[in-house]
Amino acid sequence: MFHLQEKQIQTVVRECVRVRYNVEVDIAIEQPKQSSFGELALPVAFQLAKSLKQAPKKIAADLVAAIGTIPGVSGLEVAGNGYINVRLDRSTYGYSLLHPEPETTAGDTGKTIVEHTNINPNKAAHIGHLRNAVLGDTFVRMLRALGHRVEVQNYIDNTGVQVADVVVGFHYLERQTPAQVAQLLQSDDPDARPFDYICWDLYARTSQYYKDNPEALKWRAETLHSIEAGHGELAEMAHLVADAIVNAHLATMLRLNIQYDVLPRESEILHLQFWAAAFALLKERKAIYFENEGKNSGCWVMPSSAFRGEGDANEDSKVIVRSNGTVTYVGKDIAYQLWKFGLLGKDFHYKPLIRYTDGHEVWVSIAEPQPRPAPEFGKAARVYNVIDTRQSYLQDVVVAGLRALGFEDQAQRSVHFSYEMVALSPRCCADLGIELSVEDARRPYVEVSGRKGLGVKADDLMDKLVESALHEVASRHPEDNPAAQRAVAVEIAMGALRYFLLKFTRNTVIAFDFQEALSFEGETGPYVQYAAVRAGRILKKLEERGETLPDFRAELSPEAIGRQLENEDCWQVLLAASKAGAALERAVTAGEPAHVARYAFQLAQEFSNFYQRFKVLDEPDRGRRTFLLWMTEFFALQLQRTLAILGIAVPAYM
RNA sequence: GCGCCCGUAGCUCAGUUGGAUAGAGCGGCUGGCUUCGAACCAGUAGGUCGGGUGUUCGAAUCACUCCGGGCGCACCA
Repeated sequence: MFHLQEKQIQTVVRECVRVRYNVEVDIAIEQPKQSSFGELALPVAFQLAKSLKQAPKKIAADLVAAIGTIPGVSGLEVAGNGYINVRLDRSTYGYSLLHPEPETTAGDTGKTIVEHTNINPNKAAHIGHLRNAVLGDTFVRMLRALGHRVEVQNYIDNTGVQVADVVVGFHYLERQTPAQVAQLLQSDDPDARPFDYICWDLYARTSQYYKDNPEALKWRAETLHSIEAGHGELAEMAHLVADAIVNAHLATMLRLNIQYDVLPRESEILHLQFWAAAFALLKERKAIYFENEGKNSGCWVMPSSAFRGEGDANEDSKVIVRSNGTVTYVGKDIAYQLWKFGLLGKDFHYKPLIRYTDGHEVWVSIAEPQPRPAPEFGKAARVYNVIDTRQSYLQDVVVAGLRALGFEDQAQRSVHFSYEMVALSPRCCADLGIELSVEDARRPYVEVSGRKGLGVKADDLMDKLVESALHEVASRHPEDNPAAQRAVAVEIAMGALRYFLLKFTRNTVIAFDFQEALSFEGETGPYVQYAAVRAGRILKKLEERGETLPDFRAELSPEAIGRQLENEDCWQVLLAASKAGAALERAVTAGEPAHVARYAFQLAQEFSNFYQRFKVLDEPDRGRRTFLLWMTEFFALQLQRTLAILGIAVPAYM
């Protein structure tokens, strides 16, 4: 495929430069501005111009003469003021696509852990959480497509302040017993408000209550204490709430086809003394010290020099253990990060939590040994933490912790896979009936706030998308049965949502807008799905006409392929489709799922154009028709592959 | 105050890590359905890449600076 051809050309040119000029240089390969310039462009002459003190144009000309011929390349030409443009031999290239060599899989480089989602289990998920999960899940799919071994973790903070606040709401504000809350969970009433929605409201109410009655904060302290001690009504309620919300989140994410391998929970980090082990290590290696003076007196702190860059005037150390002896979030996160690399000398116990319909099981951490043996979790070679950019500072501290402990390698392989937040556009707030302060109304966007209950719930958005898609499907295919219509609508809706969240690069703030998110036209998931569906339709229609797919390998000779590929439009579609692997590699290197999404869109565009131009099934020339059918099949395969990486389904029809 | 991110067409965004005449989608205007179904295609208008200085063969991209916007900088998570 394309990247193999690229590599071959790089090798030949690098060798030629080495022999001729005695210089080692990385050969950059670009896409020419215009397709008429050829398929690849080498700016190598520019790179060499300075050291050789020669005009780029001359170097390029000399190189072209020196290189001679490269397998699979029909011509090299000097263009502009020193580009070397490469034209591929279309016949050879096309033929190699029809007879692909088996992919060589890279050797096992160890396990990669990707941690994502990580929603506080105290309320329904919102669109910000969706961005996290979709980015994380897509990155996982990208890595797996390249043959990496990946473990997906979703960290559950089931003992934190946020859960405590909902418990406070149930216990003190609503006067509910654990039994009553449990009953709420078992309600069979389909019209009942979902539990995670109830908690969403209650959390906002409790937060407001604190604001109006600051003395109520003692309830929170009391609840946290009870949770930590592990017994009493409040602790019972906390587990009830957290477990139920975790289930709700898993269900929400499953709608988007997002699955996990293991859910490490904060409760086990506490009970299994993970922190104690990490604390001992940090003290022993002098990564933290006991502060005797100043505002942090009585705390164990990490010196600012460990995680601040030079030139950062902020001298504040980071508190790891509070003066009352309790550990901060960062401390626990250091312990967790150590465990991920197998550096803690401790492990969780595990039990299976749920089994997805495809048979895959999610495991959850638990304090006591279990009868059923679990797969091996943790002990990774690389770790990606998918967390929004607002937590960069804390992530830096965690990595600094590893480094201070002497785990330099692991520190380098701890990647904060950061992304910008999803905010609400002013118009979106208006749609939701949210009143903004004069100050907020002037802003380009407004931050989502769980505390204020300000946000778009993930399930609401998905429901809206499904309804909208269903409306379209029903109007286009009124004859089909409702269940099938809905199944297609769901696939379209989820495709639209995933694409919408992926098309922005990671450090772009998404100002969420219903009109854009609900669009099924233009650069959207459904557009891409539509192209895949149309390709499939052609092949299916062929069968309906009583024909079978030709044996392409038997019928298409290199000469025949070369002849057909003289057509520029055909060549461009085939070329674009053959770049799926190259696009994926580039996207993984850049750590940018958006690149895969954009590639899928470009490919779909190429095909839509092709579809309009060539009536494949009506093509009278037999040889040409066979060729067009092959192109259709090849395109369909590559797009399916790419959509699978994006987690987007190809519907049966549209 | 310090640190990080952003500023590209009316709007929302890309821009392969410094390369050729800066690209998409939406919106605007023109055309195209006799079912491989138009959730589509073709065409068109629209740009001082926030401003300035510099680095070099070459800058939207790098450096410095100014302007404008966002987010961090807790004994909260």
